[in-house]
Order: sequence, then structure tokens, then C-alpha cells
Amino acid sequence: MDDDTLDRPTLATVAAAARVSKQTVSNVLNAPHLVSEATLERVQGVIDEVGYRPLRAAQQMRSNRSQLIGMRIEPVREGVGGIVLDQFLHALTASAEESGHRLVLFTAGHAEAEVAAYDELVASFAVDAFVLTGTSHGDPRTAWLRRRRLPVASFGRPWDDADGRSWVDIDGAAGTRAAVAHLLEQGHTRIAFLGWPVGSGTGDDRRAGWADAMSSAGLSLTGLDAGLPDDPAVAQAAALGLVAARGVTALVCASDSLALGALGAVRELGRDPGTDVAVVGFDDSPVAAAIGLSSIAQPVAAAAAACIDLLRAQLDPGPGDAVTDEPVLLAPRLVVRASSDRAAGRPPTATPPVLSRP
Amino acid sequence: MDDDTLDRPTLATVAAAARVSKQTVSNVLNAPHLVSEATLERVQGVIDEVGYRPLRAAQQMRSNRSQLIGMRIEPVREGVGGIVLDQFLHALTASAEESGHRLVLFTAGHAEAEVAAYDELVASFAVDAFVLTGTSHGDPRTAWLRRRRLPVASFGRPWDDADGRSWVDIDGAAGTRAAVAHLLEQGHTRIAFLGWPVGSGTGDDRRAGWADAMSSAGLSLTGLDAGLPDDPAVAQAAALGLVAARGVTALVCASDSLALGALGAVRELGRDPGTDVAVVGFDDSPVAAAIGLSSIAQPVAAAAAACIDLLRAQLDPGPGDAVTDEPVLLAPRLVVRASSDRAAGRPPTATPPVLSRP
DNA sequence: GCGGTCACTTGGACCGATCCAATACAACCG
DNA sequence: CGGTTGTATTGGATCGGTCCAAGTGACCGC
Repeated sequence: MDDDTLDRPTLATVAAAARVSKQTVSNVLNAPHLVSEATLERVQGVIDEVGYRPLRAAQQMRSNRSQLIGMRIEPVREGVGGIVLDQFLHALTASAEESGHRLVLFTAGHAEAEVAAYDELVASFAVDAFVLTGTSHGDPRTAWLRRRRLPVASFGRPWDDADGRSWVDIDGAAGTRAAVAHLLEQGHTRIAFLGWPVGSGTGDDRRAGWADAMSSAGLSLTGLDAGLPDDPAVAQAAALGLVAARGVTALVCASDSLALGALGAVRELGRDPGTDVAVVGFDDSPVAAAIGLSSIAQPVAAAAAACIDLLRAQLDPGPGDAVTDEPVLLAPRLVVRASSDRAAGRPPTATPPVLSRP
Repeated sequence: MDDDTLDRPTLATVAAAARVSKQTVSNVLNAPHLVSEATLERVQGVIDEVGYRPLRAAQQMRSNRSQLIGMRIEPVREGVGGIVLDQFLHALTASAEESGHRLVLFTAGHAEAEVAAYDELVASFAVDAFVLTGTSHGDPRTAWLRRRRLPVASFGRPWDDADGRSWVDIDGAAGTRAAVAHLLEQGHTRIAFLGWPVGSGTGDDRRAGWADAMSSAGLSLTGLDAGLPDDPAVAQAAALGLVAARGVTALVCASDSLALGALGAVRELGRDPGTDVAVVGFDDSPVAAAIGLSSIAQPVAAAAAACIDLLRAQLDPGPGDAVTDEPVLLAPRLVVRASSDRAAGRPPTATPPVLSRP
């Protein structure tokens, strides 16, 4: 047995071993219908035997396809918020792999630097496509990419219509609507919303769902809506006021961080979370699972798969794919835990507390 | 002005515009000392003007360097535990970029599939190196990679000595020692350890630090050591016993999940966390920051940089780099928050509770 | 003035795949 | 039986860089 570990087999190697030309080997892999049954089998046998795999770089030189998808990740991590993006990244890797692609990561401090990074990746690496996250109003990135006609899919709506229709997002409004419905069912009527200041697309979306469901139930919204930074301590103070002064018995929150603060307020008032005052978070981060907080889970795996589908449609616009180049809006799923479940009663083992330090 | 947006400039394009040969342009970029001042400037000018960048795929064909580093990420996410790895991933992307490399992600269900993925990456993408995480006893991956003489760095000790010395890890024992020291300073003497069952390298390491510091202080370990699955509910029950029945006033935990459970037990007993009973977690996950839990932070950025250094030394073994091919053990940092700080007193706003559902 | 060194520059082969045009050979048809 | 089709296979050019060996002057010392 010769040591085949030294240098990798090439088309020429395989061709020689199978006594055919390089081109025929190439055809076996890329256009099998052009090859006769007999040679097909023989060549395939040699390929398997020597473990031949075409070198992507060589293919890329002629085909201009790298099979790589670029994605930017944040250089630093913000608290709990980044977790959903990380989950998305994991799912995206898996989805990309299913369609023969791989993810390449890069960082960029600010939007300007990110465009420079795109430039470099497109020019030198020839990344085939990009997945964007955290798109915002007037995003310079989408404009740049669009100008170059590069395949793009974004996770999160580009809140400007001009930024194209190639996006996948979670229907935040549907999530908070479901939360309100669940709380109404539990007998609550004074249901407040703890969200971010008006202006962030995502936050406004989630607020809208709450407002919508409340109005539909004939309930007033007055004084039940808070716009806060994504900080548990701030949320705790705000929730304190809502529960103590305004008779609120349930809080729908735009994030698990805010919900964490809300739980703190409930505890501080000596009420029992879940039984007396219900709290629902958003994102279903590991924290929520760990402390028994009801939360709205984003279907990140489905979102990732949808992103890849969008990219595929742009990469090779086949007849069947033309239709799929449409925005995708996915419904989140409410995960009910002890923090909003009266039926569960007071859980026997409970209550790690949360402290905050001035 | 001709439209240079249509096809990207190549070496030949630049060479023609600067009236030199392709090779000279190549030298300008790769061996500037061979080029005269005058032509250097002129060629550089053209390069900047047309925005030329070498195509990585073409470079790779001759140099056999892809500038890509492969890293596997878990297909599914386990609770809070995976967060450190995600943070590491972010830091690694940044570090890799500084040395001109990029990260390629891939997934693999089980170890066997992972080796197959390595095979594919090495053969077709020509990944230059790999970063491993979560290495374990008798890991088939390290053996395979070692056999191929592929540059590898692992984050986390390969607990078999045979698996090489190219690793970076956090000194868990130093972390728990620091936690014990901090708790002794706060006046605690009944300090328990909430960890995982004996057998996991990481867990045993963290336990050893606690045991070591306790012994050094002349304190007994008997009955103060618990080995549990990484689940807050289980930890809560265990902590309950330790505090109520054994007079424990401080708990050092092998993870933030366990610490979360411990805090629950403290609350359940009506004691005040931080003042009456102190709790210290491990990993400093966002949860810890959010709820005011003291925790031991892993220096992931430093670990990532060290991994890249190890890889660089293996990729081009220069004379200066030979020394750096040594294991790296980094000291973690204790972050003190309200859950273990008597001086902080009872925080005014506090206590989101943690519920668990049967 | 002539060989030799040095600094700079160049042409051409080459990496490993794909694309295109050309060929060999059989079958089929009028 | 010549001509047309169609199938199976092949050779050679090509993508855009890097490596290697060779070439061109200028300058220097003897």
C-alpha cells in the first residue's frame, strides 16, 4: 500500500488511475449523463477508493463560486441580547451546510468598516453571498450590497422598504399578542408592556402586538406602556411603579432582561410571581429556562433555513426558485413557565433571588 | 472614464497600467525590498487607484494556503454553558482577522462525523488549521489531526497528555481558589462547593482549587462537596441541604447554572443572599451580570489570542516562534457582585425571583 | 578594459479545476 | 454506400496568481 496521505489526489491522478481523460472524470462529477454506464462506474470507483475531492479554490477560479457565505459578528458582546444571534449563527451554519455552503465570519467595528470588510471579502475571497443581522433604518450596508447586486439575506427586517425584500424576520407582534391572549385566559386584565423607547423597529413591533391584543379585548392602554433601556435594574423600578401604583397584575416584556427586572419588582413587593403577578419575557434565552420565566421563543432554526433559501434563490435563479424570493415572517412560540402560570400553583422548590448592586 | 466596476482588476491589469511585468506587481505586494523606490511608488499608486486585491483562490493554488481556520460549532445549544464558547468564537474571529485569517464554521453531530467534516474541509477547502473546543479523554479528533500534521490549537485542555501541547485553557483551580480567598476575607468559614460529578476534567479542576484553598486555610472539606448535573433545580435542592443542615454560609459553584440554584435555596430559606449566605458562580455569563451574581470570568479574548498565536507558530515555524509552541494557562478573574459582598449591604432594589416548575 | 557582483526586472511554467471545440465511432436513413 | 445524427471521449486553452531561472544594466576593482 503506497502512502496516499502525502499529497491529495487530483483530477489528473484519478484520470490516470481510471485510464480516462481529466475531462471525463470532471464529467462523472458534474455531468454524469454524458458518461457511459461502464466508465461512470469505473471512475466513480477510483474516486471513492482514493478519496478524491475537487479543490474548491481551483473550481472557483473558473466558476467564480466559492461556496462561502459571509457573516459579520459583533466584536464585543452585549448582555443577554446577543444570545439569539448566536443561536441563529449555529442554526445558520447547519442550514448552510445542507446546501453545500460554509459560513465565513468577519468583524467590523462600525458600519463604515463593515462595508470595507465586504469590499475585501468580495474582491479577494469572492464570498458568494452575505447574511446580515441587525439591520436598521438607512443602513449603509444594504445599499452598498444592493448596488453590487450581491446575494443578500437579512435576519431582521430592513426597516426601509427600499432596502429590498430579501429578509426573514420573527413576527414580534404575533408573539406579544399570544402573550396577552395567554394572560387574558389566566384572568388578567391589567396587563402592562415593558419595552424599549419608541423608534427601534423591533421594539415597536413587539409593542404593537400588545397594544393590538389589548384593544381587541376592549382594554385600555393608558399608563400601561413603558419605554426603557434594556436593563433589569431600570425595568425593576418601572415595574414597581406599575404594579404598586397602577394595579397591574401582568407584564409583557420586550426582552428577558426587562422581564428579569419585572420579576425583581414582584418579589420586592412580596407578591408571588406566577400566581399574583404574571411576567412574560421575550427571546426565551437560557436565563428564562433556568429561572422558570415564561418567554416568547424565536424559531431561529426556521429563520436560518429561510435565509439560506433566499440566498439559494438569488445564487442560481432557477424557474422554481423565482417565487421564493419573498420576505419571510415567522411566528414565534410562547413558552409558558411558572412565572405566568396560575395552574402550576406555587412551585415547591423555587426562588433564587436576583440582586443588583448600586 | 471606463467602467471599472464590471470586472475586477487582476495582476495583469495593474501591470499593464503601471508598465511593468506581473511579477513586479507581485513583488510590490509580497517582497517590496526587491523593488526600486520609484517603481514601488508608481505601482502602489495604480493598485490603490484601481482598488486591486489579489484573489485568494488564485494565491491558494500555488501557495497551498487558504488563510482559513476551521472551527466546529455545536449543532444544538445547551443552556447557559454554551455562552462562553460563543464569546470565545467572537473573540477568535477578531484575533484571527488580525493575523490575516478568517474562520470557517462547520457542524458535526458526533465525533465520527466531525472527522469526516475535517476530511472534507482539508481536502476541498484546504483549511490551514483547526481550533478545537470541548476536548475530552481519548478524543478521536486530536489523534486524526495529529496524524495529518495539521496545525491545531484547542481551547480547553486535551486531558490526555498524548494529545499534544498545543492548547490554551483557563486555570479553573485558580478561579475557585480566588473565590474561596474572597469568601474567607468576608468572614466565611463554612464554604461548600457545588460542582459536577467527578470525572469531567474541567469540573475536577475547579473543585481542586476550592479544596486546595480550604485545606490551606486549615478548614475541613467533609460534607461540603456536591457533585451534580448542571441544573439549577437540582442545585437548589442540594444547596438547601448544605445551608440548612450543615451550616454552610457560602457556596462556590462550578457554573452559573448551579449558582442560580444555590441562590434559589438561600431565598427559599429566607436568608439574604450576599449578607447571610454568599454565592459565587463560574463563567460570568450575562445572567450573572443581570442578577448581581458574583462569578469567575474567563478571559476569553486572551484565550482566543493565545490560540491564534499557537496556530501561527505552527503555520510558519520561524526562529522566534519556536518557544511559543507551549501550552497556555490563563488566570480567570473574580467579579464580585452583590451575591457575595457584605460591604455592599442589602441592595435597595433587588430580587427578581427564580421559579422552577415541577 | 574586462570579469564579477549587485540591484532590479522579466518571461514562462505551473497549481487544479472547468469550458469549449474537436474527434472517434456507432447507428440510422434514404 | 455516402451523409447525417448522436453519443462518448478527448486535448488544449484558461482562470489569476506565485515560483524559478534567467536577463539587463550599472558599478566596481584590478
